[in-house]
Order: sequence, then C-alpha cells, then structure tokens
Amino acid sequence: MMSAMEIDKVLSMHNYAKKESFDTIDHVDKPPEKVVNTYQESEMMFQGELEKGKISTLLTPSESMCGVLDIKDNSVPIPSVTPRESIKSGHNEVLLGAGGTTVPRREYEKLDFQRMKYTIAVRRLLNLKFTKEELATHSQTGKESPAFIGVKARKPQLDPVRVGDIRLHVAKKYNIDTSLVNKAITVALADARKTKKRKIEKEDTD
Amino acid sequence: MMSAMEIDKVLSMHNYAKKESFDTIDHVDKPPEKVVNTYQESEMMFQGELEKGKISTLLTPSESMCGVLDIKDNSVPIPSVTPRESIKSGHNEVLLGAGGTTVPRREYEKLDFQRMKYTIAVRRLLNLKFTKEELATHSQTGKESPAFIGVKARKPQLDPVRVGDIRLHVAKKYNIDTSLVNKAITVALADARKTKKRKIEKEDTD
DNA sequence: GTTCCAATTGGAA
DNA sequence: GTTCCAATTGGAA
Repeated sequence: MMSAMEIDKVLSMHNYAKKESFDTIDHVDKPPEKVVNTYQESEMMFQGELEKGKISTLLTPSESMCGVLDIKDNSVPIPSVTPRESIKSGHNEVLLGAGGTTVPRREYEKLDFQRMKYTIAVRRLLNLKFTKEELATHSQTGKESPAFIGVKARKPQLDPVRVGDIRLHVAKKYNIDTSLVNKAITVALADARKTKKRKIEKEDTD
Repeated sequence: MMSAMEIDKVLSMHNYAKKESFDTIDHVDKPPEKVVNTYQESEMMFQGELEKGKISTLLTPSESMCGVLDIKDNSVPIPSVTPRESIKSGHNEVLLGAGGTTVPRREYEKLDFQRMKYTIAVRRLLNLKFTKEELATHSQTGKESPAFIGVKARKPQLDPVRVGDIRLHVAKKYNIDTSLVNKAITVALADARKTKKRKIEKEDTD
C-alpha cells in the first residue's frame, strides 16, 4: 500500500499533454469570496435568437405553459441559443463567453445539447479547456473543505476565467441557475480526482 | 469546554414537545437504498387543476415560451396545484401526499408558495411535521457520511413516510425534480443540528 | 437568527 | 468506466 503522500508524489509525475489556451488570464490570483453569477456578462455575449415557433411545437399545451421541458429534471436544453463566432479566433473557434474562452468549432458542434444533460455538457466543456491533470488537482474555489480544515491540503483554483465562461454558457444554454452548474463542476472535479487516483492504484498493483 | 460526548448527553436532555402525527407509519424500518422519486404517487394525489389562462398572463412572450418563471432560480412555484382535502382527517387537515401525511389547514394556508423559494417551503413543512429535536438528530437516509465512515456516528432516519410526502408535495408544487428537494432537506437538517448545537453551547457559557 | 454554499468521501446506479 | 448522490463542516450572505 502507498501512503497518501506517496500517491501525491506519483500524481505529480503523471502529467498529461497541456492543451492550448486562447485566453489571456490576468486575474487568476483573485479567487472570489463566492462563486458568483454575473448574469450580465452572458447577456452581452448572446443575442437572444430564440426561435419561438419551434419551441412551442415541441411542447404540449400544459408543458408550454409551465416550461416542463426544462424543469422536470433539468436535463433538456433550450434548443436555439447559439454563440456568435469569435472575432478574435476566426471560423475555427467558438467563443463561449465574455472572458474570451473559445473551443474548437469542430468539437463544439459535436456537442448535442438537445440530448445531453447540463451536467454532461459541463464535463465535456471542462475536458475541452483543461487537462485531466488540471481537473484532478484543482478545485473550483481554491478553498479548503470546511469539513477538513487543517486536515486535507487545499487545492489550487481552476482558472476562473475559463470556468466562468463555461459556467455562464451552460447556464444560458439550459436556462438554469448558475448554482446548479457550480454543483455539476464540483462533482466533475471530484470524479476526475478519483479517476486518476484509481488509475494510479491500478498501475501500482500491476 | 464540553467534549462532543458531553454535548450529546445534554442534547438528549433537551427534548421538545412531541408534535401530533396523523400518519400510520408501518414501514419506517425499511430505508430505501436510494431516496427515490416515486412520481406516480404524486400523480395519484392531485388532479392537475392548472389554470392555463392565468399563468400565461403572468408571463412575457419569451418567458412563457421557455418557462423562465420557474427555471431562472427555482424559486417561483406553479400557482394552482391544490391538494384535495383529506377524507381521513376532515376539513381541518390538508393531505400532503399518498403516505397520508397531513398538516393543519390553518398552517398550510399560511404558506405563500408564490413568494417562497422551494427550499423555504421544505423547511416550513418539515417544521410542521417534526420536532426541532427530531430534525436536529436525524438524517434523511440514516446512512453514515461517506467522508466520515467510522468517525461520525450514523443518525437515525427521519420518518420516510412523512419526508416522502413532503418531498413529492414540494416537487409537484414547484414542478422541480425531487433531487433538488432532497438537497434542500439535507441542508435543512444540517442547519437544525447546528442551531441546536449553538443554543446548547450558549447556555453552557451563560 | 436563518439560509445557502462548496470540498470531501465511498458507494450506488 | 462514468455519473450521480447524501452527510459532514465552517463560514459567507
């Protein structure tokens, strides 16, 4: 058996290829007191291209009345909010949000928001903008767990610019509160951590 | 300072008056593997009295299209789902769900679901059906925290019949997934625990 | 005083 | 193999 410290050492040796980043990150060192919803930003990014006719035909009368499509299990997206193209990056990149975060258009168009739950969309976008190594070793806030203060080491914060753009993009796409997206991000990071841990333990016993 | 064990002793001395229960509880000892959503039950209880005309006048065209009213922050309820009267209990009680859980009509009508967030509705209903003592000393599942196995004692499960009726009633009222209601219940119980703990610590220092 | 939040965990689904 | 879940905590709001 390896001790926790030994596992951490091994973790630092397992570096994945660093992915490209199109962001200019200049305020990574200022973690917000709270992970806030700056809804205005997302309003600036998109131009409300909701196709009203299409949506209403997808709904029964009672559904269109109360938005059942989106509420029941928070899994079905608003279909037609489309990000405009990134001026900075050209046709091959899609701009996700005001922070300037982009993803390859080819990858973005592979995402079937209609069928994906928002939790899955969050995971796909995180995987496009961060390495598995980053996801496994960072947290959303950079804060210690209140339940393990002084016990578990604090993890550094994931680049808040890219995370912020993903958060607002998904919240907008699915018309859900950012607090739900935050929860999905937290769980995704915890899972990335465990996946890596298991992989190392497996390699260790082989 | 008191040790944790001493605090637990004192906790057991602070018993609140037991509230009435109208429920016949005969399967309390069978905690489900997971807190499940048995949506069918709630369908049986209510008769879909949605007042279609009224709701659409509350919404702008873009809101009525995608259900913004309910989705944006999960705080605004569907206005007109009303529980039918409890045959068993008569005019003075309102039946919450298939489990037979009732609350006094006077108390139920004080609840302004229109203005309350669903998390607050959950707390109010829990307070109607359980004592503060029960809320402070029980958990939703009866399971240990995975993060503290063998460290923190497991708390007994809150009566799943009453909790189940409250869970489905709120999910139905607000047209949200039961998983959101479960989270609200978990947080409410954690807060009840802390409230009591602080009260005792304060009395201890006085 | 009350409500909400995110990090951590093991295991269920 | 991946995704989701609830109990616990201290502190922010």
